[in-house]
Amino acid sequence: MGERKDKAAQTQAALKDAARRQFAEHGFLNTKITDITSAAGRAAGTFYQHFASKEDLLQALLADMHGQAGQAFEGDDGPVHDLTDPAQLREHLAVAWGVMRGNRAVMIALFESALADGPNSGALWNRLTADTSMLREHLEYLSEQGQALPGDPALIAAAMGGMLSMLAYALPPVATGSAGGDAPGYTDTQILDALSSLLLHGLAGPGQ
Amino acid sequence: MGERKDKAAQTQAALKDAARRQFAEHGFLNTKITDITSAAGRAAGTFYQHFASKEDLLQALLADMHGQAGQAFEGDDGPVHDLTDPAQLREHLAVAWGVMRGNRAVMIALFESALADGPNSGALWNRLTADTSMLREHLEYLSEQGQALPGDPALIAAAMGGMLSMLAYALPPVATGSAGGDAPGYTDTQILDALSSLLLHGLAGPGQ
DNA sequence: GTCTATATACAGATAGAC
DNA sequence: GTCTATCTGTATATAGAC
Repeated sequence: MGERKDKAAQTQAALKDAARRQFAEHGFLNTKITDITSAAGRAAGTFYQHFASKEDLLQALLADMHGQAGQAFEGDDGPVHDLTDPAQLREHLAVAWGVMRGNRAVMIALFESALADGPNSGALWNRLTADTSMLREHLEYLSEQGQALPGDPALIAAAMGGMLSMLAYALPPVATGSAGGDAPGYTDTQILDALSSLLLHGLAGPGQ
Repeated sequence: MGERKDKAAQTQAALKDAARRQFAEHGFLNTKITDITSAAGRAAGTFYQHFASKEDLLQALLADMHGQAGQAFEGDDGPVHDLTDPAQLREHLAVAWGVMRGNRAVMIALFESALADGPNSGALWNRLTADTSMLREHLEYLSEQGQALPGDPALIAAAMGGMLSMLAYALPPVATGSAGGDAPGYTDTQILDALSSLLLHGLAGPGQ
């Protein structure tokens, strides 16, 4: 790899890192190109040597995340999971939650970008289904096995994904001190326990 | 009421109507002040005689919605609902869903506005809790009655509200033809059936 | 490849005439 | 009260030097 190319790769990585930090702090729409270049210690014009636009950069971050998420799901047996099994449901939720929370900045950025496409573009629905495709496959498998589900697998997957992602967006990442309001400090364990239980047996509980 | 004041009230109403239409079509952030005034058949400068800013106008729309939502909840017995009862859970979800879908433009606008405050402002969490306060009260009542819930009432209420609102945002209002993607055409009945069932008994179903 | 400087475009908000 | 015209600020993207 030549020196020039190496230098360029370094700059590109610096821009992506800086973008993740800025998105995490200010959000996608509020982040200006110059915020990214400044945080990366580069000049404004350099940005366009690496990305065609802010949206283009976001797609690059998404690709990086997919690579990482693929690893998190390694060892997954495919759609043969039984989500009506407490341990398997919780494990699946834990992995999804981990990916979402570990990439909160990118998730939120994708979400803001979808919103910016307009309420009727379908972009938000596409995001939701893309992020829950694995969930949907598991549910379809259950359905084929004769398990009675609460509704259409794609709808249930979207509903579960919506619950998960809305919480991931709304809950600040850590204890942000006293910044901006009274957001609570639930632990990941509390959240996963609650969601697992709710999605497994609902409000009425297991008995009947 | 004088003529001048009457004329002003008329203009103000026209601006709010136009804003709702524009927000429904293009979203809150994408809508420019001049989009609103044009759609209302008024001049740009007139806007600021009635509202200090776009955010100020949004608050006015929120107030209008609260008035309407109050009527929808009329006859509600307060927090003594038993959400583990199928009919009562479904009824509660139906009212909430109806308000959200009937005011989709304002709901989405509030959501976009909260997002614009930044990911760590807590604005999104405040929105979520404000929109689910009634749900939380019902759950707290259940908890006091000795009903075992899946988790902290505020967290469960937020989770349920997140599921509901994300679907309300993501699903286009009607059949938008072939605009922008493959968004599905679930009916309100399908959605309410699925969510009621999921939240009442979860994925495992009622038996055990 | 990266930099500085700038062209282009547009949104929010105001001033003053009618 | 409403209008037209404009000021101000700011973001994206490009041009040309190093």
